[in-house]
Formats: sequence, structure tokens, C-alpha cells
Amino acid sequence: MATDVLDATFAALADPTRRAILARLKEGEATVTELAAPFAMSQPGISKHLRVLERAGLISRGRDAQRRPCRLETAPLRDAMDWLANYRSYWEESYQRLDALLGELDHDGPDAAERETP
Amino acid sequence: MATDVLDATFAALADPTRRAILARLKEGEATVTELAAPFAMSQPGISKHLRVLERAGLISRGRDAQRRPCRLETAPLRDAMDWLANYRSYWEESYQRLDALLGELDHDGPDAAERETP
DNA sequence: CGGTTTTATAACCAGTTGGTTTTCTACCGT
DNA sequence: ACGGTAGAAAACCAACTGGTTATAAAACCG
Repeated sequence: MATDVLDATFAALADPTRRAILARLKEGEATVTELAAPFAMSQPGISKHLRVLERAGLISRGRDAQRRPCRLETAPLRDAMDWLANYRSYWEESYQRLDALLGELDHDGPDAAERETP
Repeated sequence: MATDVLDATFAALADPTRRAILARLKEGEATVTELAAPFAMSQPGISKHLRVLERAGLISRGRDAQRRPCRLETAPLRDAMDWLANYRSYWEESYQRLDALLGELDHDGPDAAERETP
């Protein structure tokens, strides 16, 4: 998993407009003007965002006369999730420790193991 | 899940130095100089990266005399994974469709249902 | 052909980012 | 009290971002 791929992916995801565009593309292909409609932004503004998404591999574009329909590409999203998944065990481990602590408190009260002379 | 939280999280993750710092912190707490050691970068450079990570909630810092040990905080990583997980069904669906298509080909050949006058 | 629609490109601007060097503060050990 | 160590803060810089307007290119429609 090349670092600059993750760089581009995370950077592309760090903008709410671009995340909204991706969310819209989950519903299916869309043209640039369709994608631009919900936003109070100029068309070239949207085109710039689309170029960022395209260079990150998050969308691909076809041809339909004048239109350039965009479609979602999920491969980089999976790479990003794979990277994040490396941390899943870490936070689940925290839960396990918390669970164990709570269980111990419930049973014996705090520091039951360390107590010696009651 | 507030959008500016995801903004800050993804933006923080979009830098290889910062991702390497997080990876190091999986092994446990570390001081600034410990974190800086592997990089060909000035100490203030690392401090700047740490501030970005801290403002994104990805690390927290304690006190140990002059040292400010950093520890990993996973909550924003979970939020990021939650957001990405919304796309998991999409790419799995693609696999399902591919699976279905391959199964159909194997059984009846393509377009078996549409055939009428052989 | 001429006009309209769809998209891309260019040039520009303000603000942010990633890095530097220099300096400052706070704490430790002797 | 004093010198050394850990880290932060400030000032600066080049490069990149996110937005704009204006213009151009490509393909349709009549």
C-alpha cells in the first residue's frame, strides 16, 4: 500500500464537498451538472473537486456526448479502511481492558488481587 | 458525526509523517524526542505535526517533568472507519453482482432469461 | 450553418500547510 | 545557583488549496 496513495485518498476525503459528492455517487453515476446542483458553488469549483477525486482514483469518468458521467471507484476506500483496520485491535483491546476492570469491580471490589490484610 | 471532525481527522491522516507517528504510538506512549528520532526533520517540525494530531483528537498528551508523553486516541479513527464502512456494502455489492453474473454464465450461458426463439 | 449545453482551462486571489531557523520557557541534576 | 535537556513559540518562506471569473472547446439541436 504505497504511502502516496493513502496521502491522496485521505487528502481527498478531508473535504466535506468531496465527501458529499462521493455519497451522491453511491446512488449511481452522475454528470458534473447533476453533481454541482446541490452546492452553492460555481461549476469550475466542482470540476476542481472532481479532478482531485479522479487523481486519487476515487472516481472514474466516462463519455456520453458532451457529458462526462462520474462513477464511484471503491478501491482506494478499501485501502484506507485496511489502514484504519490496523488500529481496530488497539481500541477493541481498550474495551477488553475496560470490560475486565468493570467485571472485577463487580465481583470483588477494586484492587481485590492486591489486598492482603483486611 | 460532525463534518469538521471528519475534516480534521482525514486531513491529519493525509500526511505520511503523521501516520508513521500514529503507528509508532500503537506500541505505547512516547515523548516528542522519541517520536522525532526516526525522521530527518527538525524538532519544531515534529511538534507542529503533533499539534495537528492533537487538535484532531488523535493523540493526547500527559506530563512527566519536562517531557510531554503522547498517547494514541482512537475515537476519531473509529469515526473515520464508520464513515468508510458506509461504502463497504457498495463494493461488496459489486462482488455480489459479479458473483451472480459468473454463476449465471456457468449455469445457462449469458442472457438465458431473455432468450425466446432459439 | 448558428446557437445552446456541458465541461474543461487559465489566471488570479486569499488562506493554509509543511518545513525551516532562532529564541524562549521550564524543569532537572549537581 | 548553573548548565543542560525537553519542548514550545515565533517569524519566515515556498508551495499548495479552495474558491472565484472569464474564456474556450466539444458536441448536440434546429
